[in-house]
Amino acid sequence: MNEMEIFRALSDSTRRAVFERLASGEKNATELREGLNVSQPAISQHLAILKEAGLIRVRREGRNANYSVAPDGLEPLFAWLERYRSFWPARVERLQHLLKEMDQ
Amino acid sequence: MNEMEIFRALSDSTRRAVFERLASGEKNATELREGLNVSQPAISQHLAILKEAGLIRVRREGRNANYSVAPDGLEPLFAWLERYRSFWPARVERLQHLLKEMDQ
DNA sequence: GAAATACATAAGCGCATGCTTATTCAAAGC
DNA sequence: GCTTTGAATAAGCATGCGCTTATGTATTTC
Repeated sequence: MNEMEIFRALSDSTRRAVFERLASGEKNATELREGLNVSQPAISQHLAILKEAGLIRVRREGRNANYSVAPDGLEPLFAWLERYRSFWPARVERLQHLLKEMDQ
Repeated sequence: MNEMEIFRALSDSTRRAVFERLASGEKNATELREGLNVSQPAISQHLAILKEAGLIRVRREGRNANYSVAPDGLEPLFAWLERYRSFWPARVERLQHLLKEMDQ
């Protein structure tokens, strides 16, 4: 189940840090490693998990692996959250209400 | 960090099932256990983790422990998600745009 | 084509995690 | 008061996870 993979993928702080870095644009594995105090294989493994969860994607270019945030990769997370809309924070609930009005 | 706790708490399918059950209203530990194929201590441990993550709360009544979804317990999740607004699914992005217009 | 570079995979290790059974504790029922 | 019930805690165990070093595999560079 993809839903579970997303939660697990994001439950690790190093992976969230990697994901955060990708938010500013495409980066290769070496660039993503900079600053993070982990080995090269560790980054490679984290990237594999994020990719498996559908959160990022790779574009291979020669010997480089360029990673980027997968479009709509967070979609399953929102799909899950929608099931608990009645427990959303007030400001989000206000948004939801607005949308319904707009759709009518 | 609470953010991490939420992701970890929700990364387990049994805990998500418990949370899902609570969405329909307050339930005690025994009721939450029904159907789920785990021991009583297991449920108790899962509930402790969900509570620690701020997702649920307890109301003790005699020897019963009545659990319910914590109001705004998902707030940290939304706070995290907001940092990646540019990667939100299109339908959510539309909502965000609406809110900004309203606030002005 | 040999060396260097970028990355992935393999193997192994320590620790966290989720589970169980056993026990404890408090409230209810008789 | 003793038993039963609801729930938490303790202890122990198997498995999962994140990390490391070592090795493999392309691609680039000279």
